[in-house]
Amino acid sequence: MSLPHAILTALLEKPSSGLELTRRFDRSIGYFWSATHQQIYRELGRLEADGLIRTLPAEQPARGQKKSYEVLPAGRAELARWTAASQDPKPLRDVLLLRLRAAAVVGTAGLDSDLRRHLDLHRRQLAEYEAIERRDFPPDRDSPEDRLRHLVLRAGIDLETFWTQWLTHALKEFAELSAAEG
Amino acid sequence: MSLPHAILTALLEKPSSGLELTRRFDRSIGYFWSATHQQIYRELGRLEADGLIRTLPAEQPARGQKKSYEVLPAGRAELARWTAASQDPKPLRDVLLLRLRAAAVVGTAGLDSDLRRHLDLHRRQLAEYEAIERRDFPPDRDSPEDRLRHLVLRAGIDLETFWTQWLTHALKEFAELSAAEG
DNA sequence: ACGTGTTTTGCAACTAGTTGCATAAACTCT
DNA sequence: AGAGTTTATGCAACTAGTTGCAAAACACGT
Repeated sequence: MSLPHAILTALLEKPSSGLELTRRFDRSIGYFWSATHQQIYRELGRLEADGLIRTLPAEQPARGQKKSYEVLPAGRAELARWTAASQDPKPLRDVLLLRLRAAAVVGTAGLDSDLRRHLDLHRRQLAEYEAIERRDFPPDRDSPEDRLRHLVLRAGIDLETFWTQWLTHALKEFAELSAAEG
Repeated sequence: MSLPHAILTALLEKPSSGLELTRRFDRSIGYFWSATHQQIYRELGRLEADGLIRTLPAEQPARGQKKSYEVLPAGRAELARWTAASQDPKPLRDVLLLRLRAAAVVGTAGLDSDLRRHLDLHRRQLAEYEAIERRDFPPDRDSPEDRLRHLVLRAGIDLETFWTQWLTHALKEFAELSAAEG
């Protein structure tokens, strides 16, 4: 149950319409909590029904017509409560690792091209994060908010770094294994 | 759609009953693809209906009575197909990072005790993985299967290492932030 | 004013995972 | 033999995320 809180966070940073939120979920917030526009609209409806957000008064609501939302005090309170509440980390769930484990049983045929593709994707993502870091977090800016956001970005950078290194290592192992077979 | 393939892998490693599978999902396989016993039983039923596995002939099936499964050739073929098929990596989805981002807006009050708790959990998991590595992967053993399985375990170790380091860093930031406030 | 494409919103159906509970057999203790 | 516990299997309802599709408004050229 995190999507509503992701939306509340995004709306507190800046009141937005569904489409604007969707765009922002494709960049910043979506880097660690992705959501489709369908999810977002559905959730906006629920949040409004629950009295946590409201449409900005300026516009009349109609289908196909831009409608912006802002967070109500109850929404901010709920987000603060959720943020502070203890939550267990979710166990890792990764298809690629599963495929490797399966490959130990049924063979590695055809796997390494996809490994290479993943390596490429992770390298791109890493480059994107690093560009954001250079752009948004120059050494001088360090308000508390900036430091927290930088910390989150840092996690993204380190995770992508891990994947690129691990995939590089995996590909090397693959090369050695197939060389050994002949 | 990875649970059936996780089960096929586990059953190829060793034919098992639902409960035995559940136990193994709590250890090895479950470290990167967790599943409850309910999920497993449901999926075993589907796999059998699809002709990918069958109950070992020895035992007659009855509720509350042990029933072991083995993989049929069609199941092995399906697993090989799935392993080789290209799949996109899933975008990261992490509640803790989201909470940190929210904290940048609503404040960090109450968060750091949970950060400490997570750090502890990740340290334990790391220690567990390292113990498995010492036990199951001594330097001499390196059949192709062992090397692949070791690679997977290595990913687990490196990920847990990342989290412990990142959380340690995050806690330091928190300390500095609250010191700055007074 | 009219068709065509784009923006913005949204519903409905589907898939996968989670939670709660049930039922039967087997074992254990008296 | 009977009561209570553990083992093993499983159904049903719920929750969250995904996929497919479409309607209403708007924008633009003709």
